[in-house]
Amino acid sequence: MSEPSPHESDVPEPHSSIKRLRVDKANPTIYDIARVAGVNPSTVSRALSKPGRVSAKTLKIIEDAAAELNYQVNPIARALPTGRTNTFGLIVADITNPTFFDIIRGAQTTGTLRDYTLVLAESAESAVTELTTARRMMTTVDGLILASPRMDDHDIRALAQDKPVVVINREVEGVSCVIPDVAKGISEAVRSLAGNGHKRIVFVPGPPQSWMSARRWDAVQSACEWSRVEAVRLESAKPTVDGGRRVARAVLASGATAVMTYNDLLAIGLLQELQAGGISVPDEISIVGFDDIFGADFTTPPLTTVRSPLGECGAAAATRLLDLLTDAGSPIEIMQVETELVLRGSSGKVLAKS
Amino acid sequence: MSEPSPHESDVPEPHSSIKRLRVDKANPTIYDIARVAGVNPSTVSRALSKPGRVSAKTLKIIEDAAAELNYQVNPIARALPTGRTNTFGLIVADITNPTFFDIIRGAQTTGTLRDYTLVLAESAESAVTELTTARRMMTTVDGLILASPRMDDHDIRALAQDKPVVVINREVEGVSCVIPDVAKGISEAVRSLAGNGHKRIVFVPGPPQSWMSARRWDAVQSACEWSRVEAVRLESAKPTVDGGRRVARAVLASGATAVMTYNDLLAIGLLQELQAGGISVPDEISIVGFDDIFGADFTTPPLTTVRSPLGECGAAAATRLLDLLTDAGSPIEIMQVETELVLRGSSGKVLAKS
DNA sequence: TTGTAGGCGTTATCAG
DNA sequence: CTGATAACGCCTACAA
Repeated sequence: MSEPSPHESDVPEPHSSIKRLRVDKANPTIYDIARVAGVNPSTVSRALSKPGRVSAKTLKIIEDAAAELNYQVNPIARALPTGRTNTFGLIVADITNPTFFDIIRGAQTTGTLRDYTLVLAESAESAVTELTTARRMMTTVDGLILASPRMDDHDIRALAQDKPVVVINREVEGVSCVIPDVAKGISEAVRSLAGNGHKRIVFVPGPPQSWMSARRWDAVQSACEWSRVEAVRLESAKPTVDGGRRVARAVLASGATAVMTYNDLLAIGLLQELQAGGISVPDEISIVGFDDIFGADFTTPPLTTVRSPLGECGAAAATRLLDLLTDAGSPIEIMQVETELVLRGSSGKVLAKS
Repeated sequence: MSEPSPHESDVPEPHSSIKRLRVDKANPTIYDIARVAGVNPSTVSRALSKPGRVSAKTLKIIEDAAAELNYQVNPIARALPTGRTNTFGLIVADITNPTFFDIIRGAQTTGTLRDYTLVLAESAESAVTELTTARRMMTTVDGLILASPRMDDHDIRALAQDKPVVVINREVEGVSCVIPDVAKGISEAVRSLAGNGHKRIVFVPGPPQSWMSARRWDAVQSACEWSRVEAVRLESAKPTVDGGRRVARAVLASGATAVMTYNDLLAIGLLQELQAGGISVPDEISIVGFDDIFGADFTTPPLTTVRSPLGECGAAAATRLLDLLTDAGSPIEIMQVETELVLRGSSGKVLAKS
C-alpha cells in the first residue's frame, strides 16, 4: 500500500522532440513571442492588434515568431481589459418553433461574415426566464438580439441602456427594432380572399403576450374593413401544430369561410385536422397562414401564407447590432421589412355550400 | 473682471443621494462587496463560488451585500484564472439544413439545464472552414460538439486532445461519438418494402464526404441482401429538396420500384418532382426518407422515413460533453441511439405496372 | 475560518 | 517606435 505503482504505462512518449521544447507549448502567449522575437510583450500586443503602431521590420519578426509558435490570441484574456468579446447573443422565445430557425440562421450567417460569433439561448416563452437569461448574457456578449421578446418594454430598455440591443418582431420605443410591416402582406391576403367571394374571415391569434399577434389582428381588421369583409377573432391558441388542431372546431363554429392564423404552424395543424374531418380545403374553407416557414409548401394543398422574411430579419438585426457596436451613433431606430402574400393552394374561391 | 462668477448654476443637484454613492455603480466587483461587507475580497470570492468554505454568518453578510449592490459575477474575469467559461460550442455542417435544428435544440436545451450556454457556428459544409471555426472556438468554450463534421479524423482527434469533443453522426476513433444505429431502422424499412413486393431498391446517397451517407448505404445493402432484394445506388446528390427534384429522372431510369434517400429533404423533393410528373406515390413508386425531420409528415402522402432521433442526439452529445467536463474519466466512448421505421403513406405495395 | 499576495493573458498609459 | 508597469475582475495557494 505504501508504494504506488510508479508508472502505469511504460509506453514511450510519442513524438518527444527536444527542439520543440517551447514550440509545442499548449498555449503560447505574447510573452513567448516576445522572447523569441527579442522584443517586449507590449510591442507584440501592439503588433498583433493595432495596425500601424509598429515598425514594419519588427512587425515581420513578430509575425514570424507568432506563426512559428502557432500563436492564437486568447479572446477571454483580451476581453478582460477591453470589455469586448466579439460575441453577440440571440434569445428566441421558443427554440422549438421553426419560425426562429430562419432568424437564427440569418443572424448566425451575417454575424460570421463580420467575425462575430453567436451565442444562442431561449426563453421558453417565459418573460422572467428571458430577462434572467438576457441579464446573464449581457455580461458575456457585446450586444443582444431579442427575437419576439416576452418581457416588458421597460426591461428591454433597461438592457439596452447597458449594451446595444436589437429587437425583432416587436416595437419598443427607444431601442432599435426590425419588424415586418404586416400591412402589405395582410391586405394582399384579405383582398385575395375578398376577391374569391369570402365574406367572413376568422382570425386565430397566438399567445396573448405576443406583440406581433396583436399587430396582425389589427391589420386583418383594418384590411377587412377596407374590403368590406367581416372579421372575427377566436381565443388565443398555442402557436403550434397541435394548437391548430385544437382550434379546428372553433373555426368551423365561427361560420367563416376563410381562416387566417397567427402563424403557419397553426395553419398546418388546422389544415390537417379539417382534412381529417372530411372538410375540403380550399373548397369549403380557405386557410391562410403566416410567416412561410420551412415546410409550408409541403402540405397538400400547399399553404397560402403571408411571408415574413425571417432570415432577413435575423440578418438585418445582426447587421444593425454590429453597426451599433462599431459606429458610435446611428439615427435609424426602426427597420421595416416587407411582407408579401404567397398564394398557394390552401386558399381559393368560396363554393356554394348547399 | 477680478471676480469670476462664483456658481455657473445654482440648480440643486438632482437626486443627489449620498447613501447610494457606490450602490449604483455600473459593475460592482467583489471588492465593492468586500467593502460594504467589511471583509476581504478573497472571502467574497469564496463565499460566492465555493460551497462551505465560509462561515454561515459572513456568508449571509456577503450575500446581502451582493444583493444590495446587485452584483453579478463577471464570467470572463472568472474564466481567465480558471480557464472555464461554462460555455460549449456546437458546429453544424449546414445551418440551412433542418436536420440540424433538432440537434441544436437538443443541445441547447440540455445545456441550459446544466447551466451551460451554447455557442453556435456552422462550417458551410467546408472542411477547412470547419477546422478554422473549431480552432477559434476552442479558445473560448469548455468543450465542443461537432455535428456531422466534414474534417479529417486526424484533425478531430487533435482538437479532442485539447478539450473535450463529442461528435455526432460519425465515428471517430478515440473520441466520444453519438451515432444513430442505422441498422435497425433500415432493416425494418427494407423488410417492409420487401414485404410489399419490391424487388429492386435504389438508394440516393448524400454528399460524398458524409460518413453517415456511407453507413446508410452499407446498411441498405446488407439489409437488401438479407431480404433478397436488389440494391442499386445512384450518384451523390445535394442533400436538399432541390437535389431531390434533380434526381427524379435518374430514379425512374433505375427501374426500381422503391427509393430510399440519404435524407428526408431529398425524399421530399423527389416526391414533389415525381408527383409533378404524374407519377403516383406510392402506387408506382415507394419513397422512404431518412431522419424524420420537421415537416416530413406535412406531405401528401406523408413521408415514410427512418427516424433518427436528432433531438436526442443533440441532447446526448451535450450530456456526454458536460459529463466529460465535470467527471474526470468516463469510459464509454460511443453512444448509440436507435433508429426506427416510421411507416407513413409514401411507401406501400408495388402495383403491377402494365 | 479568514486575510495576503500573486497570477491568468491582454491592453493601455506613460515614459523614454 | 518601443519598453516598463499598472490595470481588468476573479481565483487560489499559502499563511495567519
